[in-house]
Amino acid sequence: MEQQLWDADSVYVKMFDPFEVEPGGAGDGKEEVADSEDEDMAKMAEGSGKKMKKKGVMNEKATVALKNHSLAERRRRERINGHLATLRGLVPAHEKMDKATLLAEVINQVKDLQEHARRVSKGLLIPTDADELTVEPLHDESQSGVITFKASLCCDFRPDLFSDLKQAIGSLKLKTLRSEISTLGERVKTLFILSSPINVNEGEAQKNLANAILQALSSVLYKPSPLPEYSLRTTLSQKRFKTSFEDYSPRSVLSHKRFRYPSLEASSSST
DNA sequence: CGCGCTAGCCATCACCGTTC
DNA sequence: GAACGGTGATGGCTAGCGCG
Repeated sequence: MEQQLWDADSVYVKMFDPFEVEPGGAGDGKEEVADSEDEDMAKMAEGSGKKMKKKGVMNEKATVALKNHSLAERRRRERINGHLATLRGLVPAHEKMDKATLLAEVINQVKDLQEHARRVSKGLLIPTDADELTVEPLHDESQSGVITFKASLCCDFRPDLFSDLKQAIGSLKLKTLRSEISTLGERVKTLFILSSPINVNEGEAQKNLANAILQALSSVLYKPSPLPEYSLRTTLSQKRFKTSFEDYSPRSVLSHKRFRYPSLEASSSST
């Protein structure tokens, strides 16, 4: 195969098929017809070609190299196209979508899925990596005169966790309206909706109750497990925890309390 | 450290199908 | 049939690696 064309600099060059018995012309397409066809062929595959000894051998080696290169490039294209075909199968419709449009479509869909996942996970009770204890008042208009709290606790699982929680909640003399538990690996997150059975004024009483809940649940959170393997994990998780009481009342300034608790050693010695 | 080899990326070209 | 866009093939280049 031999073709004639004009390159970018309007210099007449030849294109040739390297696999033909009689190759000819420049390989890089940027210079005029080479003086020696064999020499140029070898240069194409061997770079500078300074150490050419036997032109015939080099010619053969160059041909083999070119073949290998062509095969490798073909395999590369097949890999790329294979993955693109897989992507095409994941994108609804559009069989005739070109590569660029396909990639753009995939990007859009991945973004949509990420946003969707974010929205969905927002409403779920999913344990996080950090120990967390939150108490916040709920303002239910249908239950006037009753103070309601939402308390959530996130920590490592341990065998006596739920009995401790039951005991702690029970000690508060509050009514449990709802409770949810979710686990993820060895992490546990619990959610309690608690209400005070007695009719008290909001304000100071509300803060006192919230503090009582916070204290009760934190005693559960920082209680060391009698089992060594769970105790070790509890010790490690001490490094990352967050406790807070949040008052979302529109009437009051946000009261956000976040404090560190005594070390495990201190709490162990006190119990 | 220089050299040779290999794999992979990239630019360019040719070919093919579609559109007007 | 010319223009255009998409795609495969090809050659150049280079980073990385092993070897003497």
